[in-house]
Amino acid sequence: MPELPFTLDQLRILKAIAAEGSFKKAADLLYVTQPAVSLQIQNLEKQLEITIFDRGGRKALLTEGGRLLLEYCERILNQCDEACKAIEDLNSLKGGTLIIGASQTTGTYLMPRMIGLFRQAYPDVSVQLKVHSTRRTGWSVANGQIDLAIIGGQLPGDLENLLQIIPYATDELALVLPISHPLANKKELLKEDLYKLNFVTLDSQSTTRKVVDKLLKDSGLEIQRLKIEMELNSLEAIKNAVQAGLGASFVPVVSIERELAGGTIHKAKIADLEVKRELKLITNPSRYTSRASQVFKKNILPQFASSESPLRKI
Amino acid sequence: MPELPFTLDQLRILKAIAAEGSFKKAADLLYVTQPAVSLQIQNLEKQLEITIFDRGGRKALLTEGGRLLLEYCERILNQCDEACKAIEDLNSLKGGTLIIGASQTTGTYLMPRMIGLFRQAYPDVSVQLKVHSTRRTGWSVANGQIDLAIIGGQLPGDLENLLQIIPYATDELALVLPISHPLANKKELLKEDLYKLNFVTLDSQSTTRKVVDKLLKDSGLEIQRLKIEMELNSLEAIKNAVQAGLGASFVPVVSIERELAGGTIHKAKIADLEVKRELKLITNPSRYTSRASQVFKKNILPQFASSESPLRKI
DNA sequence: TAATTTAAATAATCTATTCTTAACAAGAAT
DNA sequence: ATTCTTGTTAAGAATAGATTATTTAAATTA
Repeated sequence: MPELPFTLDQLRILKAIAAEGSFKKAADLLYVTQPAVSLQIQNLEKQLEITIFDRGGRKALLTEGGRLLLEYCERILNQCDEACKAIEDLNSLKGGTLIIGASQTTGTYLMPRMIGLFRQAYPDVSVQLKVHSTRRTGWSVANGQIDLAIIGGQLPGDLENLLQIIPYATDELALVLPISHPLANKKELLKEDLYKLNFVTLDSQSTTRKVVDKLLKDSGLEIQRLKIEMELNSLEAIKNAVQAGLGASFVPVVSIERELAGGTIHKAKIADLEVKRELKLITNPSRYTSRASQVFKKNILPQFASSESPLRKI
Repeated sequence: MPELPFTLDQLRILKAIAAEGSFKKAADLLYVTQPAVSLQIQNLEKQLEITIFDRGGRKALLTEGGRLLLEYCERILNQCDEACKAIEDLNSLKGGTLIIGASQTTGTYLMPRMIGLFRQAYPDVSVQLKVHSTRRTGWSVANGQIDLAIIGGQLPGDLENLLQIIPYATDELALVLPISHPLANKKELLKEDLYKLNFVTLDSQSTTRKVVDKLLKDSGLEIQRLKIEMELNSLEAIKNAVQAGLGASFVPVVSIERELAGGTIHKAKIADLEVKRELKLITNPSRYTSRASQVFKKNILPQFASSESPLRKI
């Protein structure tokens, strides 16, 4: 190894002697014997080819070269201390960044609450929320751009082997109707009733839309017979459309808590149909897991997990 | 020794891996084996309780903590490099300061030329000239505020033992007369003639004045019989007074080179009297001698030293 | 999928630093 | 003078760090 002309220990000794004005006192300060101090300074002087201290006199005094070196020495040691503190802060979550991925729905209705909880506990960790498609989120977790993510859709096959996928919660997709709708009075609907409705849906690229279509088809419905009034690209827009009486829709229950409480929208029950999907937590097991990520997974996520999730069973 | 959490070598390794993206390449770069690199990074990670690199993948990638540490690492190593460069500059006289002491006369007439010569050779060394009394100059050399000095007077006894005193040059104190003065025509004067003159002298605290008085007294003259027209506090003022015909004076020959060349002042020869003093180089042998000081003593001073000075006999 | 290649981790040994103790030298204080 | 303090020197001991050789794991290739 091409040698450095000094070590941090030598700098520490230099600083101590300069501060104390004595080799002996510096040695006591650093809990070493005095010859050790002498030797290190001698090595330093040999390496740098300068005299650092004027011994002899009552006090060990710095020479010009010594003063010059001391200046750098203090700067270097300060930087070292700062580095230590920064790392400690990171370890104790007094710093650092947590990057979370989510789908549109989870990102809009679930994550804000979770992140709020986390930031309350660790206000010094900055959190970034990245809302993308399931596929893109998956890739981001795979290559480390995202620490962890909650997704509702299906991952591409190759990613499924690469990532750790943990069932997290059940997201019920509720059929909502305008409160004025005739069918809103019925206690329970049947699948058949869906053919009588006009639907307002997310556009067909959306994960949620695809999931709903698949679930309906799997339950035996002929989805091409469902009448689609219009396709919108945000859940909020859909909720507004439904409330305005323009049609019905399947939307995640988490997204309509306020509307249900306020009675501005009707959630219908279908006797012979349950439309729900599994939300999954995905992480990358082959990558370093930051402390912030660990804590989020251990302390925050379980509070919102369904009782069947492994996250609750620890 | 209360341990530091890392060493400069570890930081250098960290930087190399980060730059190369590989433990192996970093090892090659630093001319060590790969296990040495692995071990050092493992120690570093253990000490700091963080993971620094994501191994496993094609490349060794920094974690968040690693990136944080790397930032400090680069700053620290840069400071180290700068320190080395500054020390090297000092050693090669591309920096640093030389502090020279001198009496009024030497400081005015001799030092400017010497310092000029020195600065020509080493333009990056800054030179300070401190003109003080012999006594004060002596003390400054003793306590290290001045690297070396040329003095013409007598040092206090205690300093004579403490300092190294090297005969340096002979400073002739010439009797100067106005060119219009009657005695200026005489080829040679005698001591007796001095009683016929009106003198313009330095005031009595001045070293040069004291030296002249002592030398005259030692040669058998009754100095209280010498007529003193006025006392001034600078040689330049005295020279002007002499040139203006106000009287005669003993002044260092070095101070009247220009006037003699221009024929504006007359230098008299006294057959039975030589007024001269020894200029001495003083240094502090118990103190660190800077490179600049060494070089000044070895290369510059001899050019102006008298042939008897030890400085010329090396 | 198996085989080959490459990189990093691990283990055992050895070397080189860098401590410590002890003896010594030089100044300062008493 | 002698006593105390402080720094240097020298020799032995402890430790850290490097090396070689081997193993493990991932990635490329056939």
